[in-house]
Amino acid sequence: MAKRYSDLDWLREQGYRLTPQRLAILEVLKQADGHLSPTEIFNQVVQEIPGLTEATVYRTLNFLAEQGLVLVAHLGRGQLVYEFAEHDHHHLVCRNCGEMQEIDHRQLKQLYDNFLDDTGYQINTIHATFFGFCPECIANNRSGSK
Amino acid sequence: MAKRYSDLDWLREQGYRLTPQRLAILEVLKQADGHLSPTEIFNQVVQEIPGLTEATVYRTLNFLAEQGLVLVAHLGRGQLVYEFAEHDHHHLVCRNCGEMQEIDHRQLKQLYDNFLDDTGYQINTIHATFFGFCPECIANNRSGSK
DNA sequence: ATCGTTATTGCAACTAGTTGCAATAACGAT
DNA sequence: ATCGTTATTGCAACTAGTTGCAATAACGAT
Repeated sequence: MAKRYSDLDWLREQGYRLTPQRLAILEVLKQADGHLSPTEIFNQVVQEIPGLTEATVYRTLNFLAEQGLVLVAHLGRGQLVYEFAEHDHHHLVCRNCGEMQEIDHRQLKQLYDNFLDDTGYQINTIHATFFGFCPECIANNRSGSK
Repeated sequence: MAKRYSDLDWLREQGYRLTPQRLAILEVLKQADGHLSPTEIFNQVVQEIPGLTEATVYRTLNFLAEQGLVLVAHLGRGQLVYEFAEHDHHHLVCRNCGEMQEIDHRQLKQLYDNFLDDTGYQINTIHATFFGFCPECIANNRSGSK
């Protein structure tokens, strides 16, 4: 049976190159347990690759996101954050307290299927952020104190 | 019966102030038929309000988005764009050709209800962008020319 | 109509992110 | 192991977006 290519082999096959910069950035994201901002990533990776520039970090993050190895999220407050694309999931962010909760990809699967039926579009991103109010903030608000 | 407040009256009641800057920015977004970038907005509004600064535009857009009068979208390519919150809708963007399609809010309604059941979160944003491949690009790719 | 409170603005200095271009270095072919 | 092609990097100059602070001006109260 044919050997299953790793993402990295696949990239090389597409003509992209596996530079130390790219590998190191990906590694940092893999180790991290949550989202990292470009600056946080730069600060970590520059320790291993002293010549690294921020331009390269931004370019690499865009590249990795386009290739699907990394997920981008816009968790309010403007800035984008990045995360290793380990398992498909999304975020629910409370507009009030900032509390965040992960939601499983399967909950969106159904929706994607609907899109496919209705429009012919085949969705493959995989990382959405929804804003709303968490149960606690709803409760506090409803009690109407003051 | 009680008079129904407009969004603007409501803002004033919250202690926010209706400055000419805010009104003009909102007006430009209302007139525009699609998404505008902060810079596009600035260029239009500065004509009416010569002293206007870009800082004010960014602050106002954040403010209007938080208040729900304006929708923010992240249509790939990093930059955020803004749009008057006229009707709830979302976007489907083709990763390949950039083609864009609106999808009605009601398609997501069901999903929001599920979130509420499962997590207690009450979703209220209302503007998501999904990335995938449009029917045409899927067809072209599948034909395997080349 | 005037006044006081204080949210909002403009300013200026900053941080975040992008881009064109020449130099570098992956990587397939020899 | 060496070479050539060309994707990627670093550099530097840029554009985009943010923030603290003093001055301004909305707006409710008189």
